[in-house]
Amino acid sequence: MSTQGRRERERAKREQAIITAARDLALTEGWDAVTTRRLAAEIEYSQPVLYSHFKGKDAIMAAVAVEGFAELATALVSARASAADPRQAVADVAAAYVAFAQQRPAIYDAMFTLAVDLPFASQDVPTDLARGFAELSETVRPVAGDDDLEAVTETFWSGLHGLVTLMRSGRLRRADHDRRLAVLVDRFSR
Amino acid sequence: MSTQGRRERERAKREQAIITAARDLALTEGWDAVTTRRLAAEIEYSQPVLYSHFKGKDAIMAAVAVEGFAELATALVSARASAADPRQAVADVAAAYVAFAQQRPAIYDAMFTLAVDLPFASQDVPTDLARGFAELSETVRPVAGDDDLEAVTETFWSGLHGLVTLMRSGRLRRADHDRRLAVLVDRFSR
DNA sequence: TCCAATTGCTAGCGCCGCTAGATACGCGAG
DNA sequence: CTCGCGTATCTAGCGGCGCTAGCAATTGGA
Repeated sequence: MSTQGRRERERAKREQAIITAARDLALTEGWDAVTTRRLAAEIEYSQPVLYSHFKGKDAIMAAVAVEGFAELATALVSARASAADPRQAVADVAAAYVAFAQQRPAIYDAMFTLAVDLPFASQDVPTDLARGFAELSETVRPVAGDDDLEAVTETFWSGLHGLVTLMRSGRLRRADHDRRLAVLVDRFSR
Repeated sequence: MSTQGRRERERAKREQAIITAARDLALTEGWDAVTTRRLAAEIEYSQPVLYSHFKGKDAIMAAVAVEGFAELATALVSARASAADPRQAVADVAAAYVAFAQQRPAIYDAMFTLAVDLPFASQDVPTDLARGFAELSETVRPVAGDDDLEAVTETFWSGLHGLVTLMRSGRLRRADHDRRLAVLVDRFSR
């Protein structure tokens, strides 16, 4: 049945269209603007079609988040690869992390703030998330000292996450961002 | 006119009742359960009454957050006051901060994650928020070294905030929390 | 050619935050 | 003491949300 194959391909294409539409809409107008009606209009299908692809709106957001994990991991890999030395790697990877969060705030939110029910213990989410975490881990390893590597990595990550979220919600003045980032990098790489 | 005074007192009382109802409901059932209809039922008034006290639901959440700032500041002050030495103070204040966030997650969210439009530049919010920040600052001062005190404080704060939020959204395993907190404290107090 | 299953649609449910317009109440003047 | 007015509060409803039941059209196999 070649027709069935075509059907499945078209279906997959439509599913990607939903994710892309959600992503674009979130990036340009924020997640509040991403409603099922609006998404349906965007892909030129009726609202219930969305529910034949995803369990609900949360699942759509989760799909956007999954794409985000892949992007972030790639950005971190490339940042570490081009760093001159271990200490510089920490600084570069931190900068890449923050840059990602600032350039795609809506996607960062979907990844780490909203969509709590992400399948963290199944399928492909762990793949890219773990890739990103592993990259962070390898970056931190040379400067971790005697401390447990995983704990240091997670704590460093938390520092980055805190800087990003507090700044974006207006709790930290944007102007001093570089100085704070420098402090964090310094405290974790000496 | 004594009657007018009584009226105003009753009005203030009702306003406090709204805030308390919102706070309690958020703590026990989460912010999703805090709807204007539910709040109105709780205080035994009709829905529009809420809007004669607050501009909207966000403003009610902001009021809850303001109370939270006061509580948090008090907790931090008491933690630092009872610490034996500067290094211990850092650990104790950090523990108090995290404990507050874990014991009142909904309020912590209102303070630092939701309700972005808090009047950070007016009235009494800065008072208690600044009190908390100042306490954090004084705690960090003895161990800040040559770095800019404000930057170090903000970065340390970000670390705490990141630990709290990532753990609460399931991104960090709860089991290793103490170890991560120890790493953070250590990196900021040596 | 006809049937059955799949696919997508229209319509609507119960909820949300918020508001317009009507009503009941209480104070001050005559 | 009564009356009129301003205020306080209510009922009812608007538009929009996520989601779903149930119908219509299309399609592939017997």
